[in-house]
Amino acid sequence: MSQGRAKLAVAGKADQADIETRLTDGDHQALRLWLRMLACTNLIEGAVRERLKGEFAITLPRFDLMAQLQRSPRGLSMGELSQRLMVTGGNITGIVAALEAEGLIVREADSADRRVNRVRLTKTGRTSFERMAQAHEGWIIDLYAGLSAQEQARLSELLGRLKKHASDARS
Amino acid sequence: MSQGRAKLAVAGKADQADIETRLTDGDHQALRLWLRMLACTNLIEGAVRERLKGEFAITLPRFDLMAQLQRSPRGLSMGELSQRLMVTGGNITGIVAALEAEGLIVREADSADRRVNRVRLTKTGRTSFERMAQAHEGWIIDLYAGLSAQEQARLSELLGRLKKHASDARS
DNA sequence: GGATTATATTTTAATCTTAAAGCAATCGTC
DNA sequence: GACGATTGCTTTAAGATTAAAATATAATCC
Repeated sequence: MSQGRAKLAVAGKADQADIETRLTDGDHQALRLWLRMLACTNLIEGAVRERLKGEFAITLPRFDLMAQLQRSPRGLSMGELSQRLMVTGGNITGIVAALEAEGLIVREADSADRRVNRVRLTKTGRTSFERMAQAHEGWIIDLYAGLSAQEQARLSELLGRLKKHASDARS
Repeated sequence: MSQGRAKLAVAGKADQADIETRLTDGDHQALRLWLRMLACTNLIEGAVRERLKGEFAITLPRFDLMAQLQRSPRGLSMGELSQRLMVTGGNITGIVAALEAEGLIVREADSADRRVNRVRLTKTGRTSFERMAQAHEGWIIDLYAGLSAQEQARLSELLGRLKKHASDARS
């Protein structure tokens, strides 16, 4: 992966000095890879966040939560949302409260287990989400368009293996 | 990657229902890939954050900032830190303040431009960081050990191209 | 030189995030 | 049924993050 860290004083205009460009030759391959992966994810996530806010006045966490609900028309409990969004429970409490206040979701007690709060999209929420999701998918497709379908598949496969291993290694 | 979303009620014990398992067949390849990438990054980031906190009582953002400083012994301005960590300036202000309060870094006015705050590690900070960095690199190597060196190189290359394209696409 | 513009940083308000502690309801076992 | 453990959720405190406004300094342009 071409280290080519040009020393030229000019350095063009962009001068994109991100986390990655600061790596030392001594750094291990895995560390370099990790920093690149992080930079990549942050870049895409930032773009998505920015556009969601600009075009739909919604935050990424709220969008993500709505996405989970749309995929489960029967509704989800707070705990299921926590698992699927991979965040802690306390976090879900706040996001659900915000979305409920906006009328995009409703929260109702489970009849069988009174500890459980079941959450689902309102009609407004579903309509609203569908519009956003379409735009969102377009952005992602564009952002990934630098890789062919085959390369995307390869990337997905490598990440799948990485995820599996790291998940196991996390004890 | 086998969509195999088993409908069995048993589902084993782990039941690891993360963001990825909820994908619908209709979702586009790029969207699936993005969610997998995000899950992967969050997984590793979470592991690192947890261990930094557990073993060294430091947060990931503070560690990252110190890492940048170590790579620039001459010090960095707030703006340079902002660029390299890919976060907004206001954020840097807070993290620098915290690290300064802990005596790990110092902030001094630039003699040539009084707007500029130049930040660098203290001796304590450098010593402390070196110890943490060593452990950190070990964790990363372990977390990525599921992929061979060759696969890591391939992954890095694909991510590099993705990063390049997405970076351009972000306008 | 003085006005304007640009740059570097901080502040502010809003949101998100986590870990840990607390509360409420249920389950398991006797 | 009653006790203890577990589960589901919320609250709290600390920190991170952003965008936007504010502040201070520097550079540019007549």
